[in-house]
Amino acid sequence: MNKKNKSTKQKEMSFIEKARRAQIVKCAIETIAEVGYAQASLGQIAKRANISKGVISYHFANKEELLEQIPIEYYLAWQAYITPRIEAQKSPKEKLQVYIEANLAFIDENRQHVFAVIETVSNKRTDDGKLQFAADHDEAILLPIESILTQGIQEGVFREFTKSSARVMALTIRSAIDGFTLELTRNPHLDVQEYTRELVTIFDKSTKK
Amino acid sequence: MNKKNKSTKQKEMSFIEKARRAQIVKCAIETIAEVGYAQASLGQIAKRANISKGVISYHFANKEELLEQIPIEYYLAWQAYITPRIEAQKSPKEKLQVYIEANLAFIDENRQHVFAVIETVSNKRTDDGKLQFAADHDEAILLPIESILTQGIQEGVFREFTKSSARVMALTIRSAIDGFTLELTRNPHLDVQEYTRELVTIFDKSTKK
DNA sequence: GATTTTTTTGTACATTCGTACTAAAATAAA
DNA sequence: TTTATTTTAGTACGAATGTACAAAAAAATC
Repeated sequence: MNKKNKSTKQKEMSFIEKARRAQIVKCAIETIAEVGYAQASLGQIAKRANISKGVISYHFANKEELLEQIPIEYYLAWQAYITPRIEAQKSPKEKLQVYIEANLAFIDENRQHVFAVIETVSNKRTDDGKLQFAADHDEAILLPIESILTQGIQEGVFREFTKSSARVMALTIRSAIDGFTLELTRNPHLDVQEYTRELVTIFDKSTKK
Repeated sequence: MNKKNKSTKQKEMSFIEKARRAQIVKCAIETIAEVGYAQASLGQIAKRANISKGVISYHFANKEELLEQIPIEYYLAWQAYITPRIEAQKSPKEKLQVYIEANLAFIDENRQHVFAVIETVSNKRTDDGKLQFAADHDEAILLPIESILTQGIQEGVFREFTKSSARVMALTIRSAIDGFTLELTRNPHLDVQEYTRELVTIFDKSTKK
């Protein structure tokens, strides 16, 4: 089988192969979320899946291709969840509120996957030592916030921002959501509803005129 | 030499030994900041320090003892920098502003060390897979924010908070500062002054009545 | 100046990991 | 049923790493 085709022409993947790959990715997510990026070896992942290490090598070109799936799948699911919910709102204020609510709900419902993404994105590096995903990942995730802010500024419902102060605002909202995720790892019994309510309040107050 | 004494009775450390340890820690910080936690081997660190790998083993019981110094030293320097600046302010509003300003300035002036701390704290795990530093590190760093908030609430200059909504506020302020650090890794030419001004504005608006 | 202690170098070893590879097993095709 | 293909298990190998260790070098002490 041509490994290259696997990542590019997914139509050629059989049902059983997709299932195996999905199972392996799922176990990789669980393993990374539990023991961390550095300790998540192919052996560990195979063990959790009750398969031989060789099976992973058969279905994925290498460890890198496997780990890449984690943020890729997450981002697709995240976008599918968030985008329609924002678009269902008219006013920027409501959009911002829904953005926060939807993100926290999504994170809450996909804890392991989020933890694994954080581990992967913040550790996976290219050969020259630079973080591989950090840049595009964060920019892509920042975009919807920035467009909500832009809309709100234009409509005059948000206070005035310069281009770069709007960016700080967007980064801060994003950081607050990431901070929620980290707090969730430390305190799994967190009251998510209350946290959500308070975040919405904070950023409503900090964006309004 | 009794290695245990090194970490407990520092009085017995000679000048030359303290200098060596400081040099090695400095190189460990540089290495981790540059290539990341996972790639920062003792060999890499020794190479950067132009010493043999064995020297590190001689001055530190093991890799763990070396890596521990990074957050420990950072936290001490952070506290020495931040605390007096906050205490010099009277009102909670000014304290919060100075807290943000001082943190961003300190991070800006100690970029490599901060990056290394983030790498270490978010990767170093105990044998059972749990993050080693995350808990105490974050709690300790959260304390001053929470006490500023408490004071501001009591004095009536901040809006009303429940105990847990005040905690969300504190976590969000902390997350915003961490987010600034991450943005600094991605964009080293960031306008720190402007970022600082905007963060102060955001959290002034979100805490006031 | 001789001796002891401290410090450094360099090597060796055990372990872990990703990957390659072979043979067996399972499944599909004929 | 026989043959071909796909999938799996298990092993082996090279590379990298933390640690231990022995011998040399440097510094301190007498």
